[in-house]
Amino acid sequence: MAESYDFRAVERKWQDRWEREGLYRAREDASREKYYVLEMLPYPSGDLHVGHAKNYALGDAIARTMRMLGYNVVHPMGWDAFGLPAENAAIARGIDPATWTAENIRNMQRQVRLMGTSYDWSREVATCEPEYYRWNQWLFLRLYEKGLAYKREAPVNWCPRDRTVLANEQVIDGRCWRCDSLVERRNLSQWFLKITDYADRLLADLERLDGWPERTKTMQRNWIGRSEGAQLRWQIEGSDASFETFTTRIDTLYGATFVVLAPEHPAVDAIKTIVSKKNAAAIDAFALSLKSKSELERTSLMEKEGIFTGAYAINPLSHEHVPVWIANYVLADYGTGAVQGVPAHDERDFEFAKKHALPIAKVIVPKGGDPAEPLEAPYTGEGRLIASADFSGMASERARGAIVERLHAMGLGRKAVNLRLRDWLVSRQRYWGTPIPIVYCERCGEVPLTDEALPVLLPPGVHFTGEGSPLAQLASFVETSCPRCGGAARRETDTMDTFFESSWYYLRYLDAHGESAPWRRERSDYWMNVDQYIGGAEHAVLHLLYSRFFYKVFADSGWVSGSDEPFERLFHQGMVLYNGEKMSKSRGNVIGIDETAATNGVDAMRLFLLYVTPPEDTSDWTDEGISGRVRFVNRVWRACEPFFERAGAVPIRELPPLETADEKALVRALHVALKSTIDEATTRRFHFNTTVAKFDELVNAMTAAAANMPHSLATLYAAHALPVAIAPFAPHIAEELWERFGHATSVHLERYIAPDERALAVDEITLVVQVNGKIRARIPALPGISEEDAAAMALQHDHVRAHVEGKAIRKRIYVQDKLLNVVVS
RNA sequence: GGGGAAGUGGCGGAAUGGCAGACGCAGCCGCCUCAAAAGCGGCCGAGGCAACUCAUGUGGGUUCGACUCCCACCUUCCCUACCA
Repeated sequence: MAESYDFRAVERKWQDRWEREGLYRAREDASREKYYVLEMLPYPSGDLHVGHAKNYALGDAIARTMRMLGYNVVHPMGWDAFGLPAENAAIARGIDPATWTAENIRNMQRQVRLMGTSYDWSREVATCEPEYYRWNQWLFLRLYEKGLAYKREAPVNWCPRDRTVLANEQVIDGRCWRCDSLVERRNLSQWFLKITDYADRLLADLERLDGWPERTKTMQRNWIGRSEGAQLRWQIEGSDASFETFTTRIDTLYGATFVVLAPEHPAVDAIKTIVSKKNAAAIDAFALSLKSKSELERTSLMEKEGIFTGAYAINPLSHEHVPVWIANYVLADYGTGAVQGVPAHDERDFEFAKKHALPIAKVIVPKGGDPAEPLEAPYTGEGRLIASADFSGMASERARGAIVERLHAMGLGRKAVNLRLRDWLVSRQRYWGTPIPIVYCERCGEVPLTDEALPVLLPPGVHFTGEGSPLAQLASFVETSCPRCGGAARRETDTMDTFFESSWYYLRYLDAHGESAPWRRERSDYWMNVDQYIGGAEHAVLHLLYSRFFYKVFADSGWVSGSDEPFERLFHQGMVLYNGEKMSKSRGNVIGIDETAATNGVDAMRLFLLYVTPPEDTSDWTDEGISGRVRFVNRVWRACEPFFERAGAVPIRELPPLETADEKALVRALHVALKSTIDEATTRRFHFNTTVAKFDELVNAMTAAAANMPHSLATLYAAHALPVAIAPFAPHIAEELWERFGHATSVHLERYIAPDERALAVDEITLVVQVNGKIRARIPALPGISEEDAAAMALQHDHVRAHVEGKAIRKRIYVQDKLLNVVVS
């Protein structure tokens, strides 16, 4: 009696053996073409669910296919191990963050192995290990030397719950990206990385990233937010003080009827000294009312609130005196923190002017019709200028150039480029991160540590109260000596944003245990770039922008050669729902790796995740759906089982004799599946859902063959070839079948079987015959049939004749072996 | 407000200019069985006895031919937003 397939024992057996034999270890080999496939490094949060599994099933299928196609594949894995959850666990439950993190890593690593993934574990890194973060510190010092890391006081985002500052990229809708608290603005002295120096290149080089999704590139473009315009200086009437405005529409300057400053603008202090006590008090009250408001409340207020300061500013060209306002909608840290108000030509200015009864009808760029008519709505388009002194008559475009030129000659303005992108705030007032390698000396001030002093280790024995920066409270850490003068000094107690670590980890994988440098050039020269990067779209402006920035710095420094972009091709996988709902611990509907591996098996899980949708789409995990793949795995076993003793002798690198139609169809189904695997992997479409469907058809054919032609060489051939064909998707059953067929070496060391044109060819085609584009007949024919023969056959067909007879044939369209269209009238 | 993606059977989806609905799930029928499960085989968009007709969100267009390309609209999802 046949034994049934015991997936638990088989999966266990092969995972252990692969591990023992180091089957997936990658080594540099200049004679072979390399392929670097990488999935975004995970945060060790505790447990893997099928959402993670989808990502790894996809990456692993790609890695295994490319390996079997002969590429030297590197497929590493590691842990983004610093970060707040570990520290919050420490506060809540008194567990050492290092212990908590190590336990999670151990568990998740076990689960990743349980998936039967082909990672090279000799390259594993955890970013919280000193051997990793010392290079973080090393890189920080290099950035510091280049002037790309600097400390300055600035208004920053402060999360009151997490008690730390956040980068702009980590504030979502005015809320903390981790805990959802409303973010406050605080003036603090903080460390920044000068990503704005690279804004132009980060923007321009997006054009070259052909292998990136368009939407991701668009998001980066919008995030960088480069706009070209002009900056000009306004003198405040009755004061020495002045301020600058930025505008993209300098052509409408003659239409300015007011100007607006941000309440925090430095010029507001000067204004308070020249206006009445009453006005000054009102300014203070208005500023205070905003200060107590969160960023979200302030920016999502659709009402434009503002007050007149009592002061006037002088339009540098028209010399008109216009009132100076302060308002909530002008942001201190965008542009110059001051704007010109041109109600006739700007939606927002129009709305503000209407609300506060400011003059509106100052049309500079008429839309057409009578410019004297009262304005219903602002005209924001371009046109020919009026009422603009000697610029009148010019088109908007030309006027912008001419006006900037005039202002420049007067020393009051210039062309300017404004960015939305801010420098990257990288310091955090938390413990579980890389200490910043800087000390503060009473005599020398801010002093970087020397390379020999690295790593600055995170001290153990810290007391977590949730109050204040933990490192700052530890005197033994803080008190040190100055590397320059030897005098007393205090250490920087901030740690780095964890995005610092993840901006270069893909390089550390290539030299994971190197002790002389973060990575050696000869390693990166061989392996970089990442050929295929796979991860969620939520990192579009965080990790993916920071990594590009770092890599450009590395390229400029000569630490890597070739391209200055790290990720050749990028793929965003979709998320996984359960019965149409988002999985979450609170809902209690999380499908964990452990439970599904135990009940369904890992091969079935991997197949299902690839099969249910194209990988970029959202997939829905259902119990019925997974049971379909469990059935499939069992059918694969049953289709091969009768041939364990016999199939191993039939060669799989040459076609068997194909005598009957069934034999041809069976072998063809195999080669169609082989071709699909290779096509999806190498065209980088990764729609393995269609590939798995081809395997369904193959196994259907094999099931019939096992019953109807158990002695055919074609049947034995297909059975013997199946484990090789399916190895990238169901690695365990593939390996077990391969062994049962009598092989002593791993199926995963086999070359993939090349699809054979003779096997793919068909003996008979169905010729579709259309008359005027409507299908009138389907005629069986021989492949390669000529147009003349096809037409002759078609016209013999009753249905075709009925539609053609008595009409003139105007045209014939013939698609070889597919279709004939007869056009009549 | 701006940007992006997508709309195909009961469901997930396939077809990217040439036979719409591959493959799976669910459902129905049969075989096997004392019976059930499993397994195996068959049916499975709508209308029609049928030959056939209709059908890929809506309306137009391009084409011999459109799920596929173009334009407009509707709907859904995602991202982003007082950006000067």
